Amino acid sequence: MNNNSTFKEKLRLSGLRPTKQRIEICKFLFNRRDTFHFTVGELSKILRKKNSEKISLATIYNTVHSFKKKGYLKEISINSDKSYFDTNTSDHHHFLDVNTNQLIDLKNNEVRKVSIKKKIPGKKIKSIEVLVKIENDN
Amino acid sequence: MNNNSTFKEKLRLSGLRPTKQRIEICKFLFNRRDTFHFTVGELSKILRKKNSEKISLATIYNTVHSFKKKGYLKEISINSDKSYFDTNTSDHHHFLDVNTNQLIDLKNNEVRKVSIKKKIPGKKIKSIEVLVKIENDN
DNA sequence: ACACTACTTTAGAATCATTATAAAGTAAGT
DNA sequence: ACTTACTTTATAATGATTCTAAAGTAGTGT
Repeated sequence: MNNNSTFKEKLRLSGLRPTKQRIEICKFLFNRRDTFHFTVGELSKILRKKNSEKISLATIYNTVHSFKKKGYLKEISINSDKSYFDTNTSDHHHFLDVNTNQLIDLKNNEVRKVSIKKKIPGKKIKSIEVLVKIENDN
Repeated sequence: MNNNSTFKEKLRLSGLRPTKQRIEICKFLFNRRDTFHFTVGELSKILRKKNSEKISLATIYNTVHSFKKKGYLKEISINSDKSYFDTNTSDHHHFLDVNTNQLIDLKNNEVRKVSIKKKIPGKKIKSIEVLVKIENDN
């Protein structure tokens, strides 16, 4: 995803109507080179400052969930009262700095391939997520 | 931890007064061979059925947090609106069955050692948690 | 046993993220 | 333009967790 008309097209192709709210959110989330980690609350605050017209919190929740369902966002499993999302939907892992609560991407080649030796009958592996908690090195 | 007097002693040694609520909770959580995964809400319901005298929800929250702080329980990082705890405090990982929402322990020798190639200056690794999501194998 | 203090338990209120509701707005097709 | 289905929105509802502050209890010293 890159510019307004591309966003419109992408949204339409995904079966999502290209509303101005969705396009605003796309522009903010996907016009960037680096990955971006956020909670819905944070995203809402940032967009409120950035934009003249306010997008309601409910819409941001709806949109983030739609985007996740369509595969444009990934939800990150850390233990928290809030849900974290990631604009990097590729197969990758995370550092979580427990002192600052900051998330940092770990590229796939920075973690040696995790191999699982156990099998559960009738089940297949859907994803493997590695969370590396780091702390100040005193 | 094994029986009542051992629990009392352990609690005292940890700097926690051996109240009857804490001993009840110890008995339920730690008198078992297999690991047990639970949320505070679930634990509360089970104890309410099991025991004659009710333990208040606030106490169960307090106790679970104390036990976690003392290292008798581990909190599991899955993305959920609830917090999951594990009686297995050893270094190990988890399967999460996304169809049933069930957690299954993965022994350490069932996952090939995860090696992290990236370093963050001034930070050290505190823990490495692997969550393997599994689903029905249709 | 008694008294004192610090730690615990408790019910209920408060908080906070998230989801539901239902009314008003808007995109897309006819 | 008209209609329909999808969206947005403010607000209410929900549900897990934490807070509060009053009553209870363990541990210590007398």
